[in-house]
Amino acid sequence: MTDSSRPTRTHKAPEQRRREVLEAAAVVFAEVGYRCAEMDRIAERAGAGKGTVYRCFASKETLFMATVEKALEDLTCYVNEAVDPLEDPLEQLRLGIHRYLEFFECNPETVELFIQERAEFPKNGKPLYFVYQETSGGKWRARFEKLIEQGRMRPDMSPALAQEVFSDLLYGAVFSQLLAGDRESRAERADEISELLFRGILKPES
Amino acid sequence: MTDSSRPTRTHKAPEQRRREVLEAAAVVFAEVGYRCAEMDRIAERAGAGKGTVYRCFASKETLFMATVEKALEDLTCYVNEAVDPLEDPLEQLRLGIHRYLEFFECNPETVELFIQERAEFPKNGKPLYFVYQETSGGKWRARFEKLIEQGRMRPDMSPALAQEVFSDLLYGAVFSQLLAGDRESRAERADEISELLFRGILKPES
DNA sequence: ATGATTAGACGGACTGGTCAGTCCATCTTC
DNA sequence: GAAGATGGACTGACCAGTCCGTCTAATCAT
Repeated sequence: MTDSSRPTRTHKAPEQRRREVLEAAAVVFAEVGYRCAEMDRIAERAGAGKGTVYRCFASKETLFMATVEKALEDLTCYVNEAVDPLEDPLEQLRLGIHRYLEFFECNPETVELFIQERAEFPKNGKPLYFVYQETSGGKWRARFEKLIEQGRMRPDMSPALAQEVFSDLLYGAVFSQLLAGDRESRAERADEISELLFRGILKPES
Repeated sequence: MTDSSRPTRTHKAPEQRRREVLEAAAVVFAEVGYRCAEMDRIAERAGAGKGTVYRCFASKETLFMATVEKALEDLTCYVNEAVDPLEDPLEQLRLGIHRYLEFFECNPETVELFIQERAEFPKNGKPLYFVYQETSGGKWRARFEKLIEQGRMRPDMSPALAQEVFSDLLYGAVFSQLLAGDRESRAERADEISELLFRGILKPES
């Protein structure tokens, strides 16, 4: 028996173990997808045994959902911490778009997790992404309404529809960018995208 | 042995068999996802034995990709047959949006197939949806360029970006509608969505 | 028209490999 | 020395793909 054959065991604080496993899981799930992600591999990457992983998370599914939830918290936080302090709703929209696109460009593996969630658990009801979206939906809706009150937005335009179009576009953009693979950065063109949504593609009526 | 225990065997034309298997596969794949779709179940639904299924398609993956390709052909056809005859590029855009949304509303299982494709075969390179999109991309780009030539579209707006925004939005809308589950029909509001993209949400500059 | 013959279509029992989750001997830490 | 954390060998379920005995139907001989 050489030293190398004796793995070093260490007792760690439960929260730290949990964090390490979660981190390893996020990487492996994003890399090879839910099905092909072997618990052995996650354990190995986390520097732990399989038994340890199962003491932190009851099942593969539980572990996976925890990684998705973590990613959503990070996203929400990244957008809100920049947007909430602003006053002007139009600027909030513009920056919100920018931040959202930027987040996914910095964390492309997050998109992978969202795809995996829906693909593997269609029976779980609404994917967590949409649960979170619903939570913050009201706040965004209010911003559109404020624009109308201020007389800056066309009153014939429904705030609800506008909000949906904005969020659909962002969702689609993020997926397209990752999946189509060969497109240029959307985040860098966030302002042009905002401009399109604010003013449209056509010349103002003559 | 009663009659019911003796399954009726019939020799069918290879193309018909293929079609029947493909149809059964589309249903089962969309219903339970790629992984959980058992070849036995697809065979049963197609009214055939597993051996027969494997004579039509070399592997589960081959069969699955064939169902995705079929769905994409149907989509492309549904949009183009309505749009191509039109002359006015703006009307082409408007109707294209409508048709696209309508197709997915009538065939929601198609979305499921696209999700599954990407989730299960991230290593296959670009998902077929984006391969198809690239094929028809040029045609749409040309329509935006024509709008500029005609002096109807803002010349500072890049046709390439406009095209991407349109397709990202549609992609996102279709996914959101299916996955969020509780939203009203997007297809019915296609004209409002077009209006938003054409004119923007803001009042024309005073 | 009718029966004999046979290529090859057909179905489904079976096999082999793959992992999620369990379990316990071992090691750490107090 | 005891409590309980740890890791990894092991088990049982699952299912894609194979393989072969059975059955269909087309062809041909009469």
